[in-house]
Amino acid sequence: MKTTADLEWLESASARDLLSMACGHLKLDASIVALAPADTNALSFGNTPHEELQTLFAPHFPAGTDVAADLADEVQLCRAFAEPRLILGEIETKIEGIVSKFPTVAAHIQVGANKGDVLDPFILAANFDLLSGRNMDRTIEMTIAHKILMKIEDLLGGMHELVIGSMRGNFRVPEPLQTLSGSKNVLHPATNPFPGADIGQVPLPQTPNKIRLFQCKNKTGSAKGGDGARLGQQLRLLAETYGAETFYAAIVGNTLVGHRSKGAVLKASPETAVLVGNAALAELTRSDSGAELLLRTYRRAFRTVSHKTGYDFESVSTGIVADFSKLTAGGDFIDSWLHQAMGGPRVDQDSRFAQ
DNA sequence: CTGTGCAATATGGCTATTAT
DNA sequence: ATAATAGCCATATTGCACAG
Repeated sequence: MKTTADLEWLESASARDLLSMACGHLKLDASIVALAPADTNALSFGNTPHEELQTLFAPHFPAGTDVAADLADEVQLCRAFAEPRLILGEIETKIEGIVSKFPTVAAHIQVGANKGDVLDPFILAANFDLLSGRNMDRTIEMTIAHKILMKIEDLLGGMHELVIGSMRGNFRVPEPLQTLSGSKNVLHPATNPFPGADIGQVPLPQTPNKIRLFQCKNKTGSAKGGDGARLGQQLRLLAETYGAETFYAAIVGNTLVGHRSKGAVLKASPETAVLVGNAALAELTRSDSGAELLLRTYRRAFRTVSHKTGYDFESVSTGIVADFSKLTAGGDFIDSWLHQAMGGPRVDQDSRFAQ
């Protein structure tokens, strides 16, 4: 299995091998490689905090350049991914996809992709009076920002899965494509082997028969209602079926206090480890610098995509304000939107009239 | 006995992806 | 195109433990 090989390389290679790989990617002189300690392996060198790596490299590059920082980035990236360029490209594509769906005209905030999701005129009114100092431009800017941030929330959940699932030794559990057995929740050896898991890890040399399976959430409050019980049952089934070690991990957060589904998961699956924050990332990334690594990866991608797409929030919101002004034609824009948001032909609004 | 804080459970309002 | 499923956050409600 490829993921096994990725991990084994890291454990058998030396610190200098890893640094050599990073220098190769950045086309830096190979003489730098001697900076890495001779007696350290690639895994622990790659787990060195960014700050420390940068300090190690800095004296050997011209002051005032970013080379030392970039090299530190690259070492951490090579530690995490067998093919960092490939994964960075995938992340950028994903971000670009979301940015391309950011609102650019009024219609994009007035109604969502689902025709039923209309901009709420009552929230608009609250925004106007309570948040925006009765200023229409600010009200609309807030509305746009809210829409965008919701899209970003969604993006990040998916990116954590993509990025962590692509790290050395990890694999992603794809959404089952065909549900022969009727539901995505039902275990099926061929079509849906790991229901309830997002990410898996190949067995470690220390525990050769233990596959490790993770359900990943963004925060501890992400799962709602009956999710916890369902996920717990699924995790327990995975443990029973494969002898798997199971984890219920939330990426963001610093305490289990306030966890909304820990109890339900543990009740259904007492052997599952419930983790949050660095504790979760330590298991998922096998590194103490997991959070730093994620941030490093994302920031690089955000910056690249920002330059590439040139989405300009200021000018978009100016344009959308103009669209609203046109619609309003001098009247009260919230009143005007109220009618737009609620009015329509009876056949569209009353099931008794619908054809 | 009452007030307080916590955890668990629900509800409501969104978007994205896949199956039908 | 629509339904089902899954992901997200904010907030309300309820039961329980504990302090006063």
